[in-house]
Amino acid sequence: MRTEDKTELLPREFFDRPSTEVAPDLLGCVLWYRSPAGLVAARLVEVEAYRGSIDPASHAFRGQTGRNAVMFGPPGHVYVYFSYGMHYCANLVCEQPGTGEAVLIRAGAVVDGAGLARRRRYGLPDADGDAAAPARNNNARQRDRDLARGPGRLCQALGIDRSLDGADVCAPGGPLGISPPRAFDQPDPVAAICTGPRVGITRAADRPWRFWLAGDSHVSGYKAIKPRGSTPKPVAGRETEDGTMHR
DNA sequence: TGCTCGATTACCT
DNA sequence: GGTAATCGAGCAA
Repeated sequence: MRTEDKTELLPREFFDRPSTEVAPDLLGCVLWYRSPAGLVAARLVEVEAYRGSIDPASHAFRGQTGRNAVMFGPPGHVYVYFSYGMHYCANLVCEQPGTGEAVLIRAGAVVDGAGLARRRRYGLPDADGDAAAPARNNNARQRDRDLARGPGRLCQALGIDRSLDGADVCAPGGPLGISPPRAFDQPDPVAAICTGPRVGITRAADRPWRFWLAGDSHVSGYKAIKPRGSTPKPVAGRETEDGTMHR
């Protein structure tokens, strides 16, 4: 029996809420993608809510375009965009069509298909343990922690790219899905959810719409945005000393 | 049409 | 801790 056949999916109603409500509820859930190469699944440990037309940091803030059209569609679909010329980032669309709300998947812990994920991320042979290459395994523990630590890394580990833009995670039998923690025998995350400012944005950077599992080593580190170019502006309150995690 | 910058990451010092 | 890589979206002219 294939994994998605036996795996319970989150219902579409789950996503038919404001992204700030959906985001913390996604922690501990398992996002999985079965590509032709195989299945990789990751337990979500860090997410960010983007509130569409009322959120200056959201891609949807300026209205619908060709790139972000999926964000304005029905909930339960995936919006995938290309970032910094080299990374893909995945969002789950929330709320009613037209609102542009979404939750960015920032980090996860690979719970299934780790061999394939390692191959995608590091080009390593598909062998758990890989005893024939001790030199490569010196940092194996950190490497496994970093498999899906960060939005670009998570997409790379799962094999998610723009071809999946618009995919429905609520459709039974589809290649992409998201399941409640119990479907993958994952621990209940309810007791330890933290919130703080979102990562790497310049607008609305103060809104505490980032959610993560406290103490989880797979959470990506917080980085305040840095000015680009050769003429950095004088620093004036860009940093956040707000108790977010520093690892 | 051309320019700027970004919901990032890996690598170098 | 600093920065290069890399390219598409969005904006200005």
